Amino acid sequence: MATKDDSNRNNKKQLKLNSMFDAAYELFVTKGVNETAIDDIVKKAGVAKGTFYLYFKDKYDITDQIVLGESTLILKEAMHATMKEGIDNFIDATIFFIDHVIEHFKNNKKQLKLMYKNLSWGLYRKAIADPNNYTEMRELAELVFNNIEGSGVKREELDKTMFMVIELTGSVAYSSIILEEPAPIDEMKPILFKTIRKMLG
Amino acid sequence: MATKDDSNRNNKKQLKLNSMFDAAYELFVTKGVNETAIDDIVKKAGVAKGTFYLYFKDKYDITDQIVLGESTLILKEAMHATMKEGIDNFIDATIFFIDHVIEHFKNNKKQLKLMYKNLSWGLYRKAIADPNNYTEMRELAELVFNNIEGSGVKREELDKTMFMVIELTGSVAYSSIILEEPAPIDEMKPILFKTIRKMLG
Amino acid sequence: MATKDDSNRNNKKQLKLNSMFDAAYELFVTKGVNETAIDDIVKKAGVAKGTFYLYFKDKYDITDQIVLGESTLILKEAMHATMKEGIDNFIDATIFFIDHVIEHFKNNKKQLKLMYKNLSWGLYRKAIADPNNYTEMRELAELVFNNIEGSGVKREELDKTMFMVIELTGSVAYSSIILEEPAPIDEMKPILFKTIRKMLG
Amino acid sequence: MATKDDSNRNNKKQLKLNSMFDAAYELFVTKGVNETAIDDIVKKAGVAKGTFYLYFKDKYDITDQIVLGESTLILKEAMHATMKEGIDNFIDATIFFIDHVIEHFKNNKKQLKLMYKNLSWGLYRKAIADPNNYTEMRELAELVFNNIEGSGVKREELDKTMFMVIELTGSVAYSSIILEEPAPIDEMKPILFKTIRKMLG
DNA sequence: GATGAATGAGTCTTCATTCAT
DNA sequence: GATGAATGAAGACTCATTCAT
Repeated sequence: MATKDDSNRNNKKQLKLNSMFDAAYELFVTKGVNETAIDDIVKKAGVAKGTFYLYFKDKYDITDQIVLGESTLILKEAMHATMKEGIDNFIDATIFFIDHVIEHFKNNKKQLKLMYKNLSWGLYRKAIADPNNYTEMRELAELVFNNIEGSGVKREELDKTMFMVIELTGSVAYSSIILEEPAPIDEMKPILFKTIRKMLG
Repeated sequence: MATKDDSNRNNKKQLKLNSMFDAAYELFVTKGVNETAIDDIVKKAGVAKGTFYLYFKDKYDITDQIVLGESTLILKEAMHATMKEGIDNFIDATIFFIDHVIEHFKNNKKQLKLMYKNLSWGLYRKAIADPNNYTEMRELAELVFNNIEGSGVKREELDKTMFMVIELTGSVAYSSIILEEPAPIDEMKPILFKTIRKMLG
Repeated sequence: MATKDDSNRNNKKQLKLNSMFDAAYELFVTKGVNETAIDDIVKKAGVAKGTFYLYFKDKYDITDQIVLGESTLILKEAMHATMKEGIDNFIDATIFFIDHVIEHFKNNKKQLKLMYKNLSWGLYRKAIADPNNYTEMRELAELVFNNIEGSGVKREELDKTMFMVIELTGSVAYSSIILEEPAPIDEMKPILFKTIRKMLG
Repeated sequence: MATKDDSNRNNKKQLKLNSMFDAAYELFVTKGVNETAIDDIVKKAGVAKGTFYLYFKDKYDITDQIVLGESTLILKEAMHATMKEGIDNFIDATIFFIDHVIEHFKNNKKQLKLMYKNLSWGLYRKAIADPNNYTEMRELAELVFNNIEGSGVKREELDKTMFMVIELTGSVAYSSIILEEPAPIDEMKPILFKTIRKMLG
């Protein structure tokens, strides 16, 4: 049985962990990952340096965890919104989903920067490999996008096409939101969506 | 009038410069930019450390120059090849051009890595701003791609669409050549090209 | 009277202690003392870090205890073997004894390394100071080597000479077994024994 | 041609180097190698930390150089003294030589500690491998000890026996000078020398 | 007795940049 | 212009030890 002592201790533990996550996130987003020293993180979090190494292998460990966690949140949120919308067409649902994510990043430019520079497919592959994790996400994805019929793309090409859709969206979102290049995101969106429709149509 | 001494001096200067460029390129490509110290560069180039700072502001200065120079070379080459092909249809020409670049990087994976991580639109913007520079490139581009009629995209949307084509190509090339994700480049190419045709059609 | 609870507790205590000894010995022998952190020991032993400090002052405390314990075992064993041999000549007995120890270390190179680097006369002095301890060993030594007549060395010089014999044996064994320097132990042995005979003769 | 500038610079370089050697030696001898941080060395030497790494790979690099350098000095000195003595008998010369070294260490206990803990045959092997180095030493050794006839040891066993003599001397010197164990060096010497005579006789 | 989270001083190492020559 | 010795701030990481529970 878990005693009151144990739970107290675990609470404290979680508190420390959270304060490190928060501090790191804040710093990564404002100064960038490379410009953030572990010293900065622990000072901001109010813990000792050793504590950091108690929980993380190095800076890239905490970076990965943060990026993965945040991106999961964003994706889940977008899926929930898409589901709630009750769109029964695959392409429309995809566009709605993408729009939702883009809108999120329009309001979180710094976060976008962090995600874009530090999120890799490899990271996702590793995360998904753990079956305990990500069951909810997989279930969600199935619910939202299972209606494959809506796409004109052949089944065997759909995965690769979806990969391209995602990569394209990422590139365009990053470039237009962060650099306003070649145009601000709101000018890019219609063309992006038109393109995506063509890709999936 | 330039004296013989002057030209000797200039030759020597150019020699030093070149040896630094060569050394840096070699190191960047093998070890990566971040893992290369300026010390490594000057040692390999056979010049003194101070000499580096005579010619470059810092490591990112020389990185930019190298990346820009190499990418210009690659693009020019691809344009020449496309021109020589004498394709009179815009989409076909674009596809041929892209294929040429992809093939180049298939044989130069390490270079692709370097370019992808260090080439930014900002860099190009700065470079193109100098009118002396890049006249040849602009002329080439005009010769190769001036036949806009071939595209079904509206004139006012063409720039943005081309931007997307380039971004998509970059993403897919990098991912499939370097990481073989989601599939090796040769499996991705047909779908990529089909997609580009849709985008421009 | 010792209750059953007491003995249970003592058993548990002894178990923890043993697992720490075993873990430390294993690690010292494979990685070396300096390269072994207390963290390694407790993890391997399956006890908490605090527990270590309940039983040992620091790493050198457990090192000393291990080294002393192991060396005592080895010496006792060699004495028993020598006794069993029933050699009635002091020099022959000594040589037999030394040979036994050398053979042991030939088969336990890593242990030899640990012992040689961490066994000091000071350690022995401290241990022997406790009269409770080492009575068995003293008795054994007397039984085995009491027949002093066999040596040509003057009584008052014998202790010092024996000290030299031991030091020489240690040096030579370590060097020739671990480093094969200046020659492998089997080449060194005849000369070592001839030398020892000269020293004691 | 070396300019005045060059030599000035080299002088300064040598000055820094020497101050590091001196500082390190002083600290190693007083606090021990393990207890000396590189920080201590550079602070004492009055140079920047980077300067240390300009000249040495790590602490063990400078340790090796110091130990090797000092030991070479001591040996050369002892050889010169032995030569000057004009002893024509191998054993007598050896004893004289060893006595000289022991006397040196009697007056430099801390140095003995440093040497004993950090001098290894491996170190010597590496140093002697460089032919430029150590020619003087080899020549000296030949001059001093070439008269092999004085020894009763068979030629093929002499090397190994000399190795033992050296190891024994080292062990006894260290133990009796530093720990006065089993007796002070002056009590040990006659017996040590008698033993060495037996070994070589 | 036992635990293990937390500590933070200590240590090594790198490297961009300067500047006297 | 060229050199390269010197710098020292900056950063990563370790680990013996403590102590509240």
